[in-house]
Amino acid sequence: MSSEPSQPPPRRAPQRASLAAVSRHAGVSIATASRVLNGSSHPVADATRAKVLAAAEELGYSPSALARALVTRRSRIIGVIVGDIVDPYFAEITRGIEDEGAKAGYMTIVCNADRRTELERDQLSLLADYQAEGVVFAGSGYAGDERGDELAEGVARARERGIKVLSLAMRDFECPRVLVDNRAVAFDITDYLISLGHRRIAFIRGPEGLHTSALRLEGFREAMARAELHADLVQEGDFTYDGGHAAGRRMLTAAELPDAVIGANDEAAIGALAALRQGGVAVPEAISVAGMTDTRLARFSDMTTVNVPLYRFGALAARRIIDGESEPGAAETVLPHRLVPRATTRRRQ
Amino acid sequence: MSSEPSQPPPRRAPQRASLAAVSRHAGVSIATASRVLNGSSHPVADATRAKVLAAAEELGYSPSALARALVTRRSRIIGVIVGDIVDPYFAEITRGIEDEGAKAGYMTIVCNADRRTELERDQLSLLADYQAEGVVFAGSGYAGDERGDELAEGVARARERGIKVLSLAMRDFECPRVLVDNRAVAFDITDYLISLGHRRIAFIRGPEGLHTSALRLEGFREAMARAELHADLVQEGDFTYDGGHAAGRRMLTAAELPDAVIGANDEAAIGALAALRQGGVAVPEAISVAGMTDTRLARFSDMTTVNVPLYRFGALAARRIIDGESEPGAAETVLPHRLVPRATTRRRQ
DNA sequence: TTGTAAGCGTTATCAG
DNA sequence: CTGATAACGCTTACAA
Repeated sequence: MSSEPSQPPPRRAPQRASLAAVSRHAGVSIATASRVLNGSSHPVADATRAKVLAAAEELGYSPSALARALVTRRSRIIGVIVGDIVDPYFAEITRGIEDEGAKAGYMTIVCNADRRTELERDQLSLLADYQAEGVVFAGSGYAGDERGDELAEGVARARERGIKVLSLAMRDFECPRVLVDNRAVAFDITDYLISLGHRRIAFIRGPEGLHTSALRLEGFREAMARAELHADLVQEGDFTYDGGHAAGRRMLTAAELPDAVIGANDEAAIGALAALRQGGVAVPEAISVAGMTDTRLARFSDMTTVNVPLYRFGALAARRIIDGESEPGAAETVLPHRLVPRATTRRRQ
Repeated sequence: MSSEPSQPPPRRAPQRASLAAVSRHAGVSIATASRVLNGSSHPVADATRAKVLAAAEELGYSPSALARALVTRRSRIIGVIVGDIVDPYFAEITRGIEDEGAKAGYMTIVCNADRRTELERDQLSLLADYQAEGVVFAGSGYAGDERGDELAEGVARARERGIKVLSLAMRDFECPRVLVDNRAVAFDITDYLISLGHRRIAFIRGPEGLHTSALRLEGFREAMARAELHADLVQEGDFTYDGGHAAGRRMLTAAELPDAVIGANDEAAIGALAALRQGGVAVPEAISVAGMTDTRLARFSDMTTVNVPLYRFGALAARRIIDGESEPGAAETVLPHRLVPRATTRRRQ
């Protein structure tokens, strides 16, 4: 033993056991090992099968998803591009995608685009590099977006490469969609408040340019118009708590409080709700407040809102990708929304 | 043109341009093309370089991350295993990981484990199959977990394969950690309430068995003991709004209300807060309420809490993985927490 | 400075 | 039923 080198060999990390290792260990060809280890329908003798299984077990073999994806051209990866994963709106959607994906052995890559179109484009091409089988755009697009063309181009290329692209809101590029009728969402909550006897209804809008903002504002206006009410109490907003809070404070300083306030999303509505209450205004006694989307925030605040099935958005999108549906089919799926009356609204005395 | 076949050829999708295609197009070898297209330091003539670049541009070439990962053994993938991405606790952490990762060109794969150890194990091996460079366990582990050994084994194997494993809370397997001193977190908020003159302080605990729950409960007890107060008002809880709400309701039916209530996390505290207010108890006038973690929920409720730097947890963990630090170094990083007094607590009259 | 060729770990085709 | 072997798209010694 004195002939052994004094330096232990710089042994590399044990690496993962490869298919080659398993086949060697089992005394069969690599092809045979592959056949038993990936539920191939190709016939294999029971005895051989057993040997391979035993070898795989012993070596702790687990196939390389990377290598497999490379050759099969199926990565089992779904990409989702969100504005901000911390926003419960996107988190709910993501959860839907992940759950549905996981059932089918898919991994979900989440990309934050910070609500910026150019980042969405970057994320999309990154996902394409990883050969994602599908990419879900969770957020809405902007009207007259300068970067819109670039994105549309990227989407077109991705699709050419066989990547399924879906969106969960209005988008300026061609692709199947899963969404709600946002105009109807806003119409319904507005109509509900009107039915409660409110006349002067304020609306805190979403970010400038966002399609969803525009649609919801339209829905509000339509409902008001139909009741022959003025839809002139429209406040700036940006879907954030702070934006809603600021809007609420502006209302406090106005000559006259509105009868009711609608936020273009829950977060803005909750911000306004907080501002009003902090300003000494009783909700719902003096003024009603309602939001849209029905995130957990709304529930926690016991706030009236409209339920939008975000989780189902995600789950459905994932399913479409996994099933590999033909692109043109079912271009647009409109899911039902639902009014959720809670404690921040009441009939006007 | 009548000689054209009536059936258009079933042309396959255009596929992505490969390096081979680029090299062919540029009239150079694959190796040369590779060298210019991945910032290799290997010298290449400027003229050649230009040709390759032009070809790549023209063909819209983008390297296959899969193929590259396979050969370099660097996937540029970070995995994060969370209990539930909808929980803002995990969402914040995930955002930190993603932002830091994206800066370095990394993708983040998010896995929901539904807070169950066996799922964590499954997710871990899936991530290993994708050759994730690192895996972050965002949540805490359970004391006396039956599946604990299995997980520990999986972690050990993953590490053998060169995967960096980190955790952001107490865990029963060996790995570097980034966390706060949860005992101190609970101690500090309790101490603060005591300093405000509260004596009968209730504590809504976290889920049974979770290390974080235990540590926070200990911190509460220590602070109470040090002030020679009874720490006997401990309510069941599970880190959820509903759990906190139920605890709040139980307090309402008790003979005497406590002076203050501490939730083992923000969500539970907010649930209790809601229950108390719904029960007609004025907060903070009649009773103080505080939480821990400082998620956005706490801010929206203007609730006193303790800030835990979740985003930094994620960012730091990601950085460690990207930098590929040697495993044993910096076994545990304890980040500072910070008391955040807000509107749900006040000095006892 | 450029090219050849050997992998990385699979799957899949085609003979035996 | 089993086994070579050619891809998949890329990096990287090693040669020239």
